[in-house]
Amino acid sequence: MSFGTWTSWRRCMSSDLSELARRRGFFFQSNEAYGGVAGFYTYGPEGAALKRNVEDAWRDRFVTKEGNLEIDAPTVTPEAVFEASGHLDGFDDMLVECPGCGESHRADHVVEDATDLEDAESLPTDEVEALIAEHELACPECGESLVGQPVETFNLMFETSIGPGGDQAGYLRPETAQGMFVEFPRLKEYARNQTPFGVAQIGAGYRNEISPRNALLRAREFTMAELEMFIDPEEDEPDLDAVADVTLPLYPADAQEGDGEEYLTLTPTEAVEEGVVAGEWLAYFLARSTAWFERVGIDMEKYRLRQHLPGELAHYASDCWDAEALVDGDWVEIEGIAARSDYDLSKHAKYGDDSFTLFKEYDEPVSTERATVDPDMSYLGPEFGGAAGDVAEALQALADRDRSAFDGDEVTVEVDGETYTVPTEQTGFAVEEVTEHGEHITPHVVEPAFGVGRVVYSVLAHAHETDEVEGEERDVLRLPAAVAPTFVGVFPLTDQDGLPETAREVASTLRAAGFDVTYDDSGSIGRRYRRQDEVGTPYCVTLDADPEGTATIRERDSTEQVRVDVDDLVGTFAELRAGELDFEDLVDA
RNA sequence: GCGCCGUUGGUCCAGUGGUAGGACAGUGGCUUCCCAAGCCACUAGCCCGGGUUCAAUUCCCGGACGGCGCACCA
Repeated sequence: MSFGTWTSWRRCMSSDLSELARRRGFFFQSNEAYGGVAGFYTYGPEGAALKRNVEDAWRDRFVTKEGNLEIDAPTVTPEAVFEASGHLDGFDDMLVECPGCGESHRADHVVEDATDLEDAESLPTDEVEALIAEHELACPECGESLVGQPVETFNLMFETSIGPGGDQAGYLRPETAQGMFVEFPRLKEYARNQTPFGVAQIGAGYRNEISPRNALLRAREFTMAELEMFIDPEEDEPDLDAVADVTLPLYPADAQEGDGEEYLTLTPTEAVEEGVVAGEWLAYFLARSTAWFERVGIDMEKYRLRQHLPGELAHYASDCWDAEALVDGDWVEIEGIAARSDYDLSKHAKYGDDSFTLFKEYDEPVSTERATVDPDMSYLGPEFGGAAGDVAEALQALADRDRSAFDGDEVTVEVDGETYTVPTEQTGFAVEEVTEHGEHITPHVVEPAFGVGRVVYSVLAHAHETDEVEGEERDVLRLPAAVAPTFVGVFPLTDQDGLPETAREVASTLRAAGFDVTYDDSGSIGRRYRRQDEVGTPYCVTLDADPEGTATIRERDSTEQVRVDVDDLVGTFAELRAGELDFEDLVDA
């Protein structure tokens, strides 16, 4: 598929979506009465409802329908967790500012580009400063020398202190993922030690962004919806058949490094077979995500799956694809699907106290012979003195390596260049049978991680259109019924003939049936339709006096109307909401 | 963090060294009207701090916030 017409999309993207968002209560800058702080947004009534619907749709798809487990972990997290996860180092950027042109550069990148070093990021700042001086490095922009310029670090995590003493450092989590990794020892018990199992979490994450931009697209506090799928990479396979009908617009790394924009449109199975996507689980979630995005209102013409370039991968990822939406002319990451291998669990196993492995029982116990030694230390001690312990270790190593060395009367081992000879009978050599019933494995993790605010914003941007209806311009949000804040607006045509009372009754009947309903009797009927169009309400129903007992349903996108019995409203809307009935068919009937 | 530009009712804008005006939206009324109709009335605003000045929304400096570019961006 070609995406050659970005510029035309740029043109039709509304530049005043944030104006509509403010005016109609989707989202707006927080704390404006106090001047506001960049990067923080409040969802208004419409936005909070839309966001909740997106989250509910996510939960339905990635938790309920997948049979996964949802948890709710704290946002404040002790420092040790991020030492283990790598965020204390990995989220720490080193910047150096050019004294000539004022440009800021990643100091570690400047050093890496000019030297053989590949991991300057892990060095302390004074060493990076020293390297800049040693190699007399200059600004990549203007050529001015960077020698003597201070290298500043800042960590993108919000720091806080825990408790009255303030002596325990904590951080606001930069991702919800660590909560699921840290609690793995309990979660695996809950999952009865069986893979695959997924743990999901929807919640806020915090990043002290240098430069928050573009409304909800880069905020300092934002909601994430993350799923950690714990799998045994040797055995567990996803149900690719279930997503066989999804086609993936793939933009692999090698295509990005080439000239044009070459997209591959493949099914998940094809993507795996052709080696484009490295792994069935990645392909599975690419497909599940793509179908889900379409359901919540992402325009598939402005959607792609982009593979991370090798240098772009996060510290924990072995492969990663971003789901991207074209918004305001730019591609925005709305989800990252990362293969995190066993990185996180292994790190927590190393730094933490609990067990981050699973015991996998073999189908059949496996018996193996193992050579062991049990040296007679009452012989080795007097004979070899202080070297006796090392000799004993060397004997075990030799037994593992070459048990035939114990065939003769004497065994010879070398320790620190000295040769020691031990009578075989003093080594306690034996070959014994060991039965293994299973093994401890560290599950691998495949992580689909969604930025909820980015999804909400992209859905709004893709839904927003300016229409012309009978010569009048009309702002409309073509939100899918699945996420629209309000499902139906109920209006009396006039405020006479008892119509307001009837309409209020209809509204409360619909509410009782579980619909999100807005009642409105103010202004002209057209004005009320436009209000609902602007907040994306898919249906309106108008009560009039004639003929009695009927109402008119009006559909947002076509503005077509159809008359139904008042008594049928609940049933009709239920079918429309469930997708069992198309409005067009209702009109034709 | 740097550079450029900006900040005036809820929203979008005009304007001024003597504290402001429009449009749209909103509310009430008339109209009883199926796609932002009309009429009347009402509500509601100069981002913050400092400086210059008799007087600052206006000029100057700084800050905050926003937009764009650079840089950064699991």
